[in-house]
Amino acid sequence: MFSVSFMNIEQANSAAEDQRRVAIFKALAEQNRLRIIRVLYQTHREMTCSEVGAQLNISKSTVSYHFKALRVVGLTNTRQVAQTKYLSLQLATFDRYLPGFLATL
Amino acid sequence: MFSVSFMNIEQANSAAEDQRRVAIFKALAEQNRLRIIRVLYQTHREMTCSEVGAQLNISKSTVSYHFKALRVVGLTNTRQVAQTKYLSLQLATFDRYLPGFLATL
DNA sequence: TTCTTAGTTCGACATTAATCGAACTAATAA
DNA sequence: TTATTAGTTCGATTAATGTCGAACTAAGAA
Repeated sequence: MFSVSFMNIEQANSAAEDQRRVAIFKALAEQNRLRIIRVLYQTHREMTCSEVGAQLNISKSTVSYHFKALRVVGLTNTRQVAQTKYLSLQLATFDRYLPGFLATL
Repeated sequence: MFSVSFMNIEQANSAAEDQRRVAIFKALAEQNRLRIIRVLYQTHREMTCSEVGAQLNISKSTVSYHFKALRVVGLTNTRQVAQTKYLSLQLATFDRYLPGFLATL
């Protein structure tokens, strides 16, 4: 029966996993954050809030907001040197939830 | 200089492509739509609004809203038989923008 | 024709998200 | 010490999103 197979599938994927997927998609569903991800991937460079703010022409509070959005869902890492924070990609998260995605950028 | 490499990358990815990516992520960044995608993928079956509404326990107007959201960004196909519309995955879109994603479900 | 079934569209409402400036902390430089 | 630089947090505002029920269209059944 259809309802049976549907239930099995729902059970096989925990609600927690699903929430994680939705959170990751939400994080990527925004133009500026997507640009940040692409630059991090294509330049093989870390970035700071100041750099991003200057390039994307958005206020530093907004950049900080986007950096946090990417970090809390595990898409990026933060390395701090004094008061400067360097952002880089957390490749393990991409590999697990979006394998092959970065290469499409 | 950093700004130069950044600009080149921005140019290499058209604004249209980026908007498409954002639209696709937005479509997937919702619990019920993600469930619909998973069921379509794992059952290798088409689905109707009625079926989805019954299984996910949401109103038919909401189901219709989600079906449209998936269709307009090209994640799904619709095959109509009389007044019934059958939804299926448009695999080409996944292959191009999210290769490997479906297999993680 | 009348009734049912499958979806769509239209307000309306509540929730979330993006953005900014201002005020803040903390580290470094002058 | 004072000034500068890098980020964060806090309202506030505006825009977008998810949800529903009600009214609608269109196809088939009785």
